[in-house]
Amino acid sequence: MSLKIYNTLTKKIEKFIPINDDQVNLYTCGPTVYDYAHIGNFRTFLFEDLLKRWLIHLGYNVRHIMNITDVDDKTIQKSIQQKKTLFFITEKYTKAFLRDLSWLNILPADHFPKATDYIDQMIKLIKDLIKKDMAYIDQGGSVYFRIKSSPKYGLLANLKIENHQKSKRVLNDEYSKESINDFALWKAYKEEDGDIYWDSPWGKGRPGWHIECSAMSMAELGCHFDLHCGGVDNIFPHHENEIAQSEGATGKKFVNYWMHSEFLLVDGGKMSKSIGNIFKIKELKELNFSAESIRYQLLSAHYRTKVNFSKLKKNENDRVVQRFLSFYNLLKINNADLIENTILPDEYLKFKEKMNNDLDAPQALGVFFVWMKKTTNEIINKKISKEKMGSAWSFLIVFNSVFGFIDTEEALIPDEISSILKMRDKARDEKNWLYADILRGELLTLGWIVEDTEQGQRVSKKK
RNA sequence: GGCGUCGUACCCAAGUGGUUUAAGGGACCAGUUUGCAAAACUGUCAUUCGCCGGUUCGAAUCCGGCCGACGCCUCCA
Repeated sequence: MSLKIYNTLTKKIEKFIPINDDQVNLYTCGPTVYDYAHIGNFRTFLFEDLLKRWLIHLGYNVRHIMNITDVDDKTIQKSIQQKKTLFFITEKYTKAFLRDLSWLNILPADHFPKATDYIDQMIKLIKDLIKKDMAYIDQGGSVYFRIKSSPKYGLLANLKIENHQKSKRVLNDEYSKESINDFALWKAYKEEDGDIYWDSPWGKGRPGWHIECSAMSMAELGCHFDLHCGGVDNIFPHHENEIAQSEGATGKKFVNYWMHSEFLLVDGGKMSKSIGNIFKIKELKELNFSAESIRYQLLSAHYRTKVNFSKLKKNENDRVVQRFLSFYNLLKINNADLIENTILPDEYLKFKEKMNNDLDAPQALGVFFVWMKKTTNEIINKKISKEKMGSAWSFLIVFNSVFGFIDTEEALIPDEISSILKMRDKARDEKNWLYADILRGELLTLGWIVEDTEQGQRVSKKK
């Protein structure tokens, strides 16, 4: 019972076999730091998080690299527009990105290399490609990759370059390239670039976007590694070009498995600035979305299907997250966490089977819901053994280590709140229901929800 | 023009030709519980899978056609 994943390269579900035993080298395309990342970006990052967490659960030792693209057309444009240095812009958005990742409870990569720290490696790669006649320098000092030299080009994206529709933009771009499909490895300095340039054997300029990922991934993970992920829109041209230039330069196979997550739609359509449906984490926080609720909404669909994000789904997701939390609390109240039992219930095997089948989260969640309901029933009817209680706790912990739907951190109760709680407890003892209800209302206006349980009052922060 | 995806209940969403007379979640409604709530639990909720044909003993699943939605085809996760 081992992990099987869909490989974009072969278009098949394949058994996942790492190059070195239990070591998995994973590269995920990170953000271009010219703006705050939006919910669509995070769909991909959450998929990658689920993959990584599942690999870790299976016992693999995962080395995860996520790059930060801190020099490209958009970052330069932004820095000129805002009259700030490139570094100022990229630092600002890199920090914001890392904050958002952490808020969403996405496990951080082992390393977040910045493109500008790997210019030497990029130059080296380009030199190798020129030496092999797979790249050429134009009159302006830009370097292009010669697609003709890469017979396998188009395999990942399943595209034949002869069939490319010639868009206006492409034609405009076609200044001194041998073929319109050739892509830039190095872009010669232009007036507009201001003081943003690096020296190279071909004159000053800056790297193309695709070579950045090749250089960083190979520098950190070696020329040949296990997994490379991104969104479907990265398949072409970005990943196709990475393969061409990396395999061209090294003469070796670049990556064994390519995985891509589908797009996120917002209210049934593509995100676009004109519709104004691009949500940033900050805005979602203002709408009172919790990280768990967003995780559930984006992870409960299979990663290779389009998932629809909607503000209207918030209540539904909050409710599900609440159910998980209630179950967690139910087990805790029954001291399940104190029972030493690491044996997992039979349902775990089914859950594992589903997850091992190309991360079939919807099916796995179905299994979990059925088990959760059954177990809750057994607990409230007191028909559960101590061993089973312990194994329920173990399964729940495994589940949460993979999905992260339960916020296990107890909110700190301020003194003001706990003194109201004490008063309410007294009122309830005296059966002064009117006063108890007034206090409950008061707590709610202060943002705390109080519930009366068999074990007494339980407060939680309103989300 | 080329390549590809999808259409399953009020909504979301699994379904890998026969242990599926279609998982799971949400909403609704009814009930249990509760001082009242909340939460939780129980029950109800698609004879049917966009439409029409075909293959098969058997199709949501395979094939063909049609209708509808969508993605990629040079820098957007």
